[in-house]
Amino acid sequence: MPKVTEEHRIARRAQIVAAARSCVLEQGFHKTTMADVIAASELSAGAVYGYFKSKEEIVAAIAEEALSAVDELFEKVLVTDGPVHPAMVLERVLNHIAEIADRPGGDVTRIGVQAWAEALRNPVVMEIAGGKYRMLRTRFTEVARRAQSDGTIDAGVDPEHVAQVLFGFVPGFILQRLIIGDVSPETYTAGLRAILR
Amino acid sequence: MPKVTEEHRIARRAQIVAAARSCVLEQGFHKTTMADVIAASELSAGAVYGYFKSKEEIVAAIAEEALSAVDELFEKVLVTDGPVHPAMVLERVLNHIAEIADRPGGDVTRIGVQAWAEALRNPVVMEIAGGKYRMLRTRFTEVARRAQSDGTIDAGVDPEHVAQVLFGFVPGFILQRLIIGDVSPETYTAGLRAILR
Amino acid sequence: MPKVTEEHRIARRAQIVAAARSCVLEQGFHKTTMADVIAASELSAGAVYGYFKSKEEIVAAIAEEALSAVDELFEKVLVTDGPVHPAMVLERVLNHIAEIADRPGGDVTRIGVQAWAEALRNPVVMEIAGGKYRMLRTRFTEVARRAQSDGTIDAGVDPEHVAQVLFGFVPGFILQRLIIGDVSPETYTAGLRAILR
Amino acid sequence: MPKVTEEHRIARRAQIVAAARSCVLEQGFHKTTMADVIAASELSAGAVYGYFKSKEEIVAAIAEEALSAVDELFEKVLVTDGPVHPAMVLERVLNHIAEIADRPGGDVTRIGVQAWAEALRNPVVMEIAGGKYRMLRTRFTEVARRAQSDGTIDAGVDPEHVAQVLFGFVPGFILQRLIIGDVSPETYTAGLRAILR
DNA sequence: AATGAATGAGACTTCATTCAT
DNA sequence: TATGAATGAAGTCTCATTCAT
Repeated sequence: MPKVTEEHRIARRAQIVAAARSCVLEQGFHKTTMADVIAASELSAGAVYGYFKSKEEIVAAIAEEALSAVDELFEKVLVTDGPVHPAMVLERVLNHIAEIADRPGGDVTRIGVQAWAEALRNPVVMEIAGGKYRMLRTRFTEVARRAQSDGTIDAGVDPEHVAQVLFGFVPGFILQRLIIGDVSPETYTAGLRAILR
Repeated sequence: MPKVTEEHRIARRAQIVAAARSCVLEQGFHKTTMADVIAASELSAGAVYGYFKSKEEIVAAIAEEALSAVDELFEKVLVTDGPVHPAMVLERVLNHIAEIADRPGGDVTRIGVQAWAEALRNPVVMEIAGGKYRMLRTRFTEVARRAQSDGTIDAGVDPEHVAQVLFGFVPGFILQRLIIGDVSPETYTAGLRAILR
Repeated sequence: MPKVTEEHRIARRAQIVAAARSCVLEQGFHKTTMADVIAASELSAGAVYGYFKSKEEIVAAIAEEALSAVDELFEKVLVTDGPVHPAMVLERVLNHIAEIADRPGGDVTRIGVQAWAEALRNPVVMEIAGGKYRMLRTRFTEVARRAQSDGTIDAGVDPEHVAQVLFGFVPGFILQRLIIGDVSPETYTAGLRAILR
Repeated sequence: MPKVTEEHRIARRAQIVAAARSCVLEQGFHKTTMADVIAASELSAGAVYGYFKSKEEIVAAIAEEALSAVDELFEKVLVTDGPVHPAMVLERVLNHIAEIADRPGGDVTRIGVQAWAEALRNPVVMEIAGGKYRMLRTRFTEVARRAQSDGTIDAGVDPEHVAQVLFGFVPGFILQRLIIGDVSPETYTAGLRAILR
């Protein structure tokens, strides 16, 4: 079946990444074997290696995909112009995270946590994670600036530092949700309202 | 001489865990081989297996050790009686994290992040992480209650929910420090002061 | 149009063999993959398999081509009638070998050495090599007979045995040229003149 | 079974090389698989890899062993002081080659031919082959000098060039013996006597 | 108790060949 | 006839663990 369209190639890659993702969700990056991925993808070993040069490349693709979930925060959540109260932004962010975590295909935040660990020993993944997170934090810097300009928060603080804290709520929420299990956007938002200005 | 022998056992275990920790810091849990650990520990394979039944047991020991770093937060940081402002508590917490991360023997927060990922697929590590973090969060609940009782924060919110948010600053700080690399207790504290009540 | 088609087939086979030869020159028969040959030939896998049933067939074709280089020795070098001094024959032979080794398309003697090794485990190649070399040696037997009949060499020795030695100069020259690298028709001929009757 | 003597290690390496050699004799370097070697050695995969880092290292060891067969020519055949007629030296050399080829353990000359081919694409083997053959040829240079000094051969020729020709008899003999199959030290020596001065 | 050579299942990857289009 | 994606057996090598000494 030669002369395959570009869409076909993209679909096959997606099929392999989806298979690998489901393995990684259960077993993590390192306990997932290529045999697992090959079986889950319902392709042959050779076919999989026709689309990815190595397991490492598949790992990077999964990590990138999972870390790219934050891109939606850009596009859908942090775009509003005009004055925005940080508490409202965070509420939307947490709701969005909870929503994508429940999407079919598996909880992408679990892959995200794997990617954090992988980044510490895999420069390719570190690059991806660093890039994505720096971009997301830039958006929070913007939020901080607006909140400073409309007087919601102290204008004398470097908005970068404010963004660090705002961004920091995201892993805090994700991790507790996965490891302690009792947080929800509602409980977290309640706590935030008690604490934030 | 059972006492001496028991001390000997403990010393040997510590020696093996220290060796394994240094491997895991560089390579992560899964890329670290028993041969690496054996070489770093300067013991024989047989000796190592005399103290640990399996690699999994060593992994659990390292994870426990790293996650137990939060115990110090209990003992040294969150013990003050009387009214305590959450911002001050968090400042002390972040300073403490930065301090233990710089101790000789390697950045324990890196092991912590590995342990988060490992917990997602290893019930033993999940148990350890869940236990440690639930205990730490209980302390934050106490802080929240005190802050509510002295009027610093809204008394109408469940202190558990406040504790979720307070606890959440910890992974937020750790992760940014390792992946983005530009946070410090000072910058984070500045951001906190701008945002917290 | 069967004539054209047949020419086409021959041209395509030559194209494939040329591509394969260039791969084998660099990597040897076994490290050369069909993918290498297919890429070098600028044809598709299916096309290559339309002209050769298997890699083994291509290997045999390359070996035959390389071993057939000795055919030229027949046609051009060992044809002279009348008395011929063995030293002169050998000089012409060595010059011819050095000349064909420098032809564009790659040193055919390198393929020859590969073919020697391949012959030891591949009956098809052994058959080709044995056939070619037996035929060449027959020509040397003829040279020996003539040299005996004109008194240049001892007539009491089996000319077959003389031919063994004369033929033996060829691999001796080829191998030293490739592995030690300092022989040339001139140096070798000088040595021959010192030694031969 | 720890704390093994150095002799034990040497014996194990020899056991593996012997196993590999017998595989290579039948199948050549490249068709021989590590599974073949492991089975023939009656060791486990891990044990074999404890003694050799890779298949390539085993190939090099076998090639070195086979090419080292020429060392015996040094020690036993080419050592005689005083005047030596080249024809007599060659006779001894050919007899020696025929003798070692018939030793139990397999015809070492077959491995030698494999090594020639391997040398053309494997720098490690090329190094070994080049080194051994240069050393052997040096000995033939010595023979040539002596033959020149006692007037057996023309003193006006560079003894290096004479040595090229003398050395060249060796691969000529080996190759015909393996590929045509009808040469023996006796027939070859007869041919030599007819031809040499 | 300690040693470290040995085990062997299983990991990742390659590659000659086929066949639907 | 040509294409080239797909196949899957088979290759090399690793590594957690054991056990004779």
